Order: sequence, then C-alpha cells, then structure tokens
Amino acid sequence: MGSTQLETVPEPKYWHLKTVLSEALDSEFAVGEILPNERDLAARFGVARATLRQALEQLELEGRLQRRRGVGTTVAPPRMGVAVGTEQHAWPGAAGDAWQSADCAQAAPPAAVAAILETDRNEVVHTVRRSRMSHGQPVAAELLYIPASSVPGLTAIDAPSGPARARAVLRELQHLELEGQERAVELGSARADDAKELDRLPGAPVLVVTTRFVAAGRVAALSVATYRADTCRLTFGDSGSVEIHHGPERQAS
Amino acid sequence: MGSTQLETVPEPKYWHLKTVLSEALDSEFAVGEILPNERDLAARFGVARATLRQALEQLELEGRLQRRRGVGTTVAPPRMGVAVGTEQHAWPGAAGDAWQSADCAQAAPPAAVAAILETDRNEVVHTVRRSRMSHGQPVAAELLYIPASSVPGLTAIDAPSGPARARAVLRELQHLELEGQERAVELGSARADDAKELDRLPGAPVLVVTTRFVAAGRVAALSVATYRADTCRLTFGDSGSVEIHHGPERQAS
DNA sequence: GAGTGGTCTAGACCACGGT
DNA sequence: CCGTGGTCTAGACCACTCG
Repeated sequence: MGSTQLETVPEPKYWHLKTVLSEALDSEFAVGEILPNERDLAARFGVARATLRQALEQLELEGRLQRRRGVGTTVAPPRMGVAVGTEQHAWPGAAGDAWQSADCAQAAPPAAVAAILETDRNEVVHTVRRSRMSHGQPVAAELLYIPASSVPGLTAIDAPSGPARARAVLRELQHLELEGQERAVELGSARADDAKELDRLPGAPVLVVTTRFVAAGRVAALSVATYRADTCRLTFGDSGSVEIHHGPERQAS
Repeated sequence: MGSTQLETVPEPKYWHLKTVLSEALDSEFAVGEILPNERDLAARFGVARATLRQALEQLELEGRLQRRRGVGTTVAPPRMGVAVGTEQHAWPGAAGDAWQSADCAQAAPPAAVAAILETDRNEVVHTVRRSRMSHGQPVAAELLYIPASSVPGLTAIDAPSGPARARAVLRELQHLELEGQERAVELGSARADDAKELDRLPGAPVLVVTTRFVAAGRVAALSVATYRADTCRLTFGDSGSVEIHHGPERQAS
C-alpha cells in the first residue's frame, strides 16, 4: 500500500481548543468581558469539562484569562510591566522603591537561606516581609533576610516589632556601601501565605526573584520576591514602557 | 451551637500529596532515581491517578521532577543557573556568546514584533533562529528579528540562507554601536516548534526573555528567547555561581 | 440559594520509548 | 511487545461569591 501518512499528528483536543479560544479572545472579546461558564463552554465545543479546563489553564498561564471561583472567567488585560532591575543599584527600602514594609521578625531562616548568607548557625537574622502593589493590584510578596551583623547600629529601642521595626532595619541597611547585587529568576508555585497575599490560590505560578545584596565582600542581605506570573512581566534595564501583546485589545464597556 | 470552627480549612488532597512527596524526595531519593509509576503511586496513596498527577505536575513545575512519556518519572537535579544579563552589553552573535545559529529566513514578522521594531510594513526583516545548550542539554530557543535597515552592509552574496546566512547577518550587526538593551521576563508556554527544540511537549512552561537592542535611537534588533522553565534559573548580574536548592541532594548510584 | 470555578473519581484509550 | 506518561470522559461533590 503506497499510502504514506505524512505527518498525521493528531493534535490533542485541548491544544486545538486553546488555539480556537485564543483566536476568539483576540477577535470577539474585550478586556474584562466575562466568558460563558465552563460547563456551557465544554458543551458548546463537545468536550468534557476537564478537557476544556486544560485549555483554560494554559490560557490563564499565558496571562490571557483570569479565573475566580464563585465569579467566573474573564478576559485578562495585557500583563503589566514591573520594573525589577533598575540599573542603579540600591538597597531595599531606599527612597522611592515600590515596596511597602509589612512586618519584621527574627525567625531562624530556612537552611537554604542560611547557606547563602553564610551566617553562623544561631546568628540572628532579621526577616522582613514586604509587599508590592502596582496599578492597584498586589503583584509581589517578598521575604528579606538580613543578618544582624549587617545592621550593627540597630537598637532594640527603635521599635519592638511590626512595620516600624521593619523600617528601622531597612534604614540601618542604607548605611552600608552596596557593592553589587546578583539576581536570579525562576518559576515557582505560590506557598499558602504568599498566595493569600497575592490574592491567588496556593500553587499558583509565580516568578521567584532572588537577589543577593553584596557589601564588604559578603552577602549582606537576601531578598526572595515572588511575583504573580499571570499578571506580571518583569522588566530589566531602562524602562518597561513598551508593551508586547497578543493581538487586538479592546476595553470592556 | 457555640462551636466556632476556627480555620478548619480542609487542605486539597493533591496539595497535601505534593508536600508528602516533596519531603520524600528530600530524604529518600537521589537525583536521577526513578520513581514508581503513576498507577502504583496513586494506589499507594489511595487516590485517583488524576489527583496524583496534579501533585506531580506541581513538582515538575518547581523543577523537582522530570517526567518523560514511555520512560518514567525521575528526580530532577537542581536547576542550572543560566546567565542572561551579562552586565556588559553586547550584540547577539558577539564573540563568546552561548548561542548557536541554526537558520535564517526573511519571513514577515508577527504583528506584535513589527510594532516593537517600528518597521514600515513590507520592510524586510531577517529572522534568525538560534539555540542554546548548557551542560549538554538544550535550554533555550530564540527568534531574532533584525530589520534589513540595521544591517545595510549585508550582501546577497554572503550566503543565500541557512546557518551561514544567519552568521553573516549577526556579523553585520556588530558594526552598529549598541546604546542599550532592555529586557523583560515573563511566563509562557512553549509553541510546538520551540517545544520540539527544547525536547519538551508543546505547552510546557517556559520563561520568555524579550530583549530590545537599541542603536541610533531606535530598536535595531529584537530577541525573543524561550527558556525551559523546569530546568533553568535565569541569572542576572555578575555570576550564577551560588546555588539555592531545596534540601539534601544526593547523586544516583 | 443559585451559580461559579476547584477538586476528585474510576475508568478508557493513545503515543511514545525501550526490549 | 509491554510499560510508561499523556489525553479524555462523564460524572460527583465542595468552596466560594453574590444577590
């Protein structure tokens, strides 16, 4: 039989579905518009709900959709550019940074953190929690680890705990001369506490930005910031002004 | 009825499962070791296979596991640091960069790309495909868009097409003075062609690094690089030497 | 209470990799 | 060929939001 099936690769249904939906989003829906519910959509396309959900999950991962339990599925606006790597190095908490200090504690850091800080075990490490807003939405939650040796001028009198304490720690940090900072970005999933702060479910995809602040030849502070991967595009360099988007975008009425 | 249920939040099964598996990976498995198959694991934990898969998917997303159809599920090594933002700016294709040119064409770029390049419609844009290896594995696939006006010295004689043509285009690019580059990182899912190159299935999570190369006050080139999100940690700054990992790591025998 | 997305089940078949 | 992970189904119930 001389019939050679050339490249008959049966495309998975959910993949094809994703393509169809993606094109529909470009041409027939406005940002903020509510899609039909999952059961209706599944019926309309003649697939099981789980299959439809697989397509929706991908589109949400790509920032095209936003789903909220009890509410519905809406068309997401283009991702917002969030500046992460301002060229001029600066300590966290420097004037005009985008973060808001939330709390401060002196918990023992995780082992992986201690290894990077190269602290003796038992050395006190200040742990500052901060959050970052952009366009009225929470976009990131951060844990800052600062060995006590990096803030020698800190007095117990400054503030016992809470946001005031956090600001005091960061204020002390500015006295050190920052020699450099090294960043890394990787994919992660939101821990329960971060998820709550980011208004997402636990396990939601996040971009984890790890920054080591170097001063006096050692790591003087470590920041682990988790950004919502669905709504954020992390920008490095001069600006985050130019937008890349997927196609025609309209505004919901 | 004075019983106030305080914070009785029933944790989803797959989430608890993920935690259990994660701890088991830290303490009982070596890197490269093969886990029992999904049907056995599901039976062992008393859940449906779909539920177990939900947990495995999360762990794979976090770079803890690697799954391959027809083979099995293995314990992944810690993510490799991949340098992306070397501080000294340089054109793509400069001496010693990590990329290997694969091909070159003159296809019309997607609308979103044309918008960023601010090219007239119909202006010729060279499209170079490159790939990047690290530690013997493919880690990234890139599409480079270079308007013909950025490489005026390029002659048709240099090479008609293919890798040689790609190198010729990049060689011409070095003649321009690079004024700056702006990068953005966001989460995406692999297109079919990228997935093939990265040895993953279509839809696999990737980190999309978009770089605009600025020269003579305009965008002279645009790079869209997709990195495997499961195996890569993108590093910016001086080095990617320090490793963050999740716990005890051992080597498979 | 009605409607939404989130979780979970117990099956089935398919595509792929190695033997 | 067999065993693996990948896809798909047709249900069920739960958690949440909102009117």
